[in-house]
Amino acid sequence: MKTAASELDRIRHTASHIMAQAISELFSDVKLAIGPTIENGFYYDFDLKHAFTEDDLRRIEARMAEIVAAKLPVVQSLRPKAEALAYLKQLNQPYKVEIAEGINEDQLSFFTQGSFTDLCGGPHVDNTERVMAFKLLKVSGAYWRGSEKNAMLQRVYGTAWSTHEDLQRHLETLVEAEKRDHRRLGVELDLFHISDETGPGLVFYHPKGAMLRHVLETYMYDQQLRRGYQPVIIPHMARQKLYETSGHNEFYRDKMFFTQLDEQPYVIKPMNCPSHIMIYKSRRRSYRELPVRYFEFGTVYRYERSGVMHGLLRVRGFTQDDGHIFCTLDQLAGEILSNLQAVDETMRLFGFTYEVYLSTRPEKYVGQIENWDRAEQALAEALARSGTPYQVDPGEGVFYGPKIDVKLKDALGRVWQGPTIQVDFNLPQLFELEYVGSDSKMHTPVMVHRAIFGSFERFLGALIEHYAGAFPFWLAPVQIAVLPISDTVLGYAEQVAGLFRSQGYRVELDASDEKIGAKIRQATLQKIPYMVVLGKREQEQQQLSLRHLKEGDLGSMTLDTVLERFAAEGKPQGTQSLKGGSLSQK
RNA sequence: GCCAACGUAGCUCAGAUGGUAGAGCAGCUCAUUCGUAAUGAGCGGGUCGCAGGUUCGAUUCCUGUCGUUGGCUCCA
Repeated sequence: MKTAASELDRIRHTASHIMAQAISELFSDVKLAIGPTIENGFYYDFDLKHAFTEDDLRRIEARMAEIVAAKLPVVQSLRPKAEALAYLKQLNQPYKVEIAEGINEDQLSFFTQGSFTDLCGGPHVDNTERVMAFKLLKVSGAYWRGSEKNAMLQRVYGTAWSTHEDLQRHLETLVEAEKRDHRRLGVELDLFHISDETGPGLVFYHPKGAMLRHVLETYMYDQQLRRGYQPVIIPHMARQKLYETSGHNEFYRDKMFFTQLDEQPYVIKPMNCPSHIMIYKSRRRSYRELPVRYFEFGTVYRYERSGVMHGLLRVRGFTQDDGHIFCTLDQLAGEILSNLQAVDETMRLFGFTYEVYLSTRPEKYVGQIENWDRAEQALAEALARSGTPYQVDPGEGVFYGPKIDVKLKDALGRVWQGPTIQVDFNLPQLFELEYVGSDSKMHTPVMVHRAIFGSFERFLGALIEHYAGAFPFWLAPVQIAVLPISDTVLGYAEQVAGLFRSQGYRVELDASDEKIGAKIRQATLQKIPYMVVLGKREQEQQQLSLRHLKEGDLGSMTLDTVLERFAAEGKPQGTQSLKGGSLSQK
């Protein structure tokens, strides 16, 4: 049952035992829960009254260092289950007893180092001396067995490496990640803000953030049109009855915002699908017009518990690049497949690597199991046909259907669900959707819900971290900074800036009376891709001095040369729409 | 929602065993007109998250509350 663990995993696992030993020695009455290896480190969950402080972590580290220095051998032993249970009860370790009871083996495995013994399957390094490079990072709460109904334990996180150099490098990576944090860059680049004054989880896009979003919207709008989608627009609220029919009122109620109009109950839309369905339903449909594909950048509001909001990545109001397909069963696999391609095209454009998950039927669901099985099968088939590697996420589907999720990583490696493709046999039934088949009889269409970015908020947050705020030319909110060396060339600078603007580029002219070095620094900190430096020389020769954010000074050249260069970088790779010009500001 | 920490000027942070606060950057004004990552001088700016309590007096202590951060749980 054990998989081959890497040397590093063994070190980390032993580190967690050393920490448990140190804490057991320093604090009385500690109850041990679990202490596994995780990416880059380990944690261990403890139950004790005293709340760990920063100072405690340093003390624990010091004690751990002593255990390492003692060079204790780490020895495995097996005990018959009954004996093991008695032993753990005698140690007064209720969580360990519970774990042991759940293990279906005759013999239970223990590991001992010095005076410390822990129920554990291993594997470990053979001596505590091997755990030399470690650091305890943080303490947080965690429910026993991950359930809110259980006791809240204290989880201590640590990182451990083979060498001190590796540890050092990892700690530096963490510092670097902090600099890419989209919440920090959001302020530094003046992209957006979220304020408790106006409500947590509600985003205000500043001009540059709105421009970024505009470019993303333009790209996606074009992509959707290219893929045969039709735009639709729906109201932001609807009678509650709509959501009673859809099942949201029952299954999604704790996320919904309610209001009243004319003493009638209304709902602020938490999802766009019921309204898109109303458009489908607005008249009779023929099989000849299927698949019907609607899309909309639909803003939804969902209640998120106070502790879960996170910058742009988890908010209460967000806009999905939402689409709904109404099709026949025969068309289903093709529609899923083409959306997998859309996701791939989009992720490639931005250089995202991504992970794909197939999320299956959850505990709370609507509809018949046969439909669920068919839907899950259709998704798996499309994945197989596209050759996309994926993992199964059991029970993670939405209440109305299973889905394919694509997860993106933020600067710290935390994963966030972005693109999603969901099959739905249930809403068409609940809303009694129909189309006239070639047999002149009524049939029920299948629905696909899908979003390629997921939401603009989350995708933008991930993008900011991905590029560390230095967006590619076609995407950057300000593409060109025009920097006159002195007021004497201000006229020429205005002329050049105006020319770029008329070509559809997003330009900022720095007319301040700072020295050129300061202007360059300013534009650099704002991560503007190109700077155009203009002085007397350039004016006289009717040239531009071009500077690239990363490559530095590129020297003097003619306007045409510069325009050619901009044109080549001015549109996203791999798409024919979206000229630089179509993105222009007013 | 739960556990823990935190909340001082627009930003980053300092500070007083309780006697109503400072720095750098940013901003504004003036001087400077400058060649590839910071020109100089001056000025303005905070009811120290909010509400109670203790106290002669609280931003500092206590309680509550709102929010943030890191996790847990939950999800685009």
